[in-house]
Amino acid sequence: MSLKVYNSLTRQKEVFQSITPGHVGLYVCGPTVSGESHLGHARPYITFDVLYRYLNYLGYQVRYVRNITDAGHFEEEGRAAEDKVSSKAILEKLEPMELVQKYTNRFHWAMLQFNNIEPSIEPTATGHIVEQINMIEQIIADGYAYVVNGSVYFDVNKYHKDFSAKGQPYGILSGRNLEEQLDTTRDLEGQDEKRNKADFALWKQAPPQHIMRWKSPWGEGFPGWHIECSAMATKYLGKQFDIHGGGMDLQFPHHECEIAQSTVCNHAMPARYWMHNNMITINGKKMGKSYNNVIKLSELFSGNHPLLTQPFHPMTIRFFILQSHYRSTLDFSNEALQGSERAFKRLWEAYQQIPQIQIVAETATQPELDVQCRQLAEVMDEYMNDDLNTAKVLANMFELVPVINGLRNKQLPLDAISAQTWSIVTSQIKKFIEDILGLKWEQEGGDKIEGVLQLLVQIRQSAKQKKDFQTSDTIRKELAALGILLKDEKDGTTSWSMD
RNA sequence: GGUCCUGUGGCCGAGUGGCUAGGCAGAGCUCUGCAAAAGCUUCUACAGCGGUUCGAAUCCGCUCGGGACCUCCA
Repeated sequence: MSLKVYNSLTRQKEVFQSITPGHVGLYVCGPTVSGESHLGHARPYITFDVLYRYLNYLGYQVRYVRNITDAGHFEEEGRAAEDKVSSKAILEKLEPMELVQKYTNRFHWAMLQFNNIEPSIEPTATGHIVEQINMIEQIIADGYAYVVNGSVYFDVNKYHKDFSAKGQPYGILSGRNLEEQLDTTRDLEGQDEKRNKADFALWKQAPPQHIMRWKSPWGEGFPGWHIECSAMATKYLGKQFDIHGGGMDLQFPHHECEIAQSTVCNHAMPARYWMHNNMITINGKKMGKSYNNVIKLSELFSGNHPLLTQPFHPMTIRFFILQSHYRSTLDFSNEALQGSERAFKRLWEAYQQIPQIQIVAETATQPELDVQCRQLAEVMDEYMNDDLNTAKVLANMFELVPVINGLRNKQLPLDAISAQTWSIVTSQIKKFIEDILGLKWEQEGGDKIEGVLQLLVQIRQSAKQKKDFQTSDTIRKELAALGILLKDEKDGTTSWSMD
């Protein structure tokens, strides 16, 4: 069975076939680094990280490009707009690159916390002004853009007319009808410069107070909203590449505009597969800046938010996200996250037990269980192939958890399943947990703490032997207060886990 | 108003025309010096009303509810 992905362009699941055998070009819309990332931002980057990991696992060599949008209408919270034009000293003024650097750093830090693999190329919009200008010039030369007062607009009507005939009308991705669009588009600033309401800016003339500006053939200004992705995707992945990903809210207008621009320049639909993740919601409503309901990642990690009763580990959030399908909305709540925290802990602790379990039986004494385990493990690949159904993969893992724990705690005989099955089960679990789903759990402390704990466990052990339960219970209780749980195992040993 | 998605048990969530999803929470039991953990068992479902079908939570229609996009947005 081969990988199938849901293609937003065709609105159906399709078998994935790369343009160049063995290679995949993947472009994912990255963050706008004018502010701190929130929980909603975590979803696409985790989703496409899993896609990237899975494609790698399938043997593809993937070039994963994820941009940083660092050009635009930036302001820092709390800083007045007058900053930009005032005669303040340079160090007192808002320096756009400083702002952008700050949030880029934070974004990278968050990605690291989530155990997301870095993209192959992470191009910035400001680093590709030249490419964007070139692209705009080409669009103008081809007659699909016009210049007004130092700004350049894309002529959507002309594009729509010409390319509908070629099977690529404007609206092909989002299923929109341009004719209907015209009346429903809201009034925006600078609307009167456009020939048509549906037209969009490729280049905007910078008003005097605009702090980010570059010289261009049309005067000083800054690139439009959509051109950076077209320019950078073309530069690093070619005129047509395999997969373009991003949040569903980018489908229109962002990706639609990208398609139009790139198609004019490159004479090809830029990406063959368009994949969109759904939104994270709070109380059923999309989490978003304009809804005023965001929970920043830093707040999630620290627990410092009115809706949170505790901090949440990045891996809890990753697990939470992977427990649902990426194309469904995912409703956030403190309670749901607590559930994920406990679930992930149980999964991880079972996973940690695997090396302690030695199975040598050639034949299983419980053949039904044996077959069941094998199937649960083997079918995980099929679930991933079915449009990345991480929820089902995890469900199967949880069906295997009682088997692992049962073997470890002697509630199941060690020969219940065969060594061969055990090997399949354990290698599948390891492969999926670590390599594909990218889950991990690092215990803090290091060697020294480990040594101290071992000593305490030994002292407690001998106290227990002398039936000095007061001492043994005190040790356990005090450690528990520090967030370290001691567990007396069936075989007489004591294990511990930290929160 | 236009386009589209969605409504699953206390909560979060998969899912397919016929077979227990799974997790968290709850209940009982086993193990245990106690505890924790673990194991076993167990309770709450498919918004409503029609229709298609031998059979539908799963397909169709209607009603009601929720949401997304149409504007920066992951």
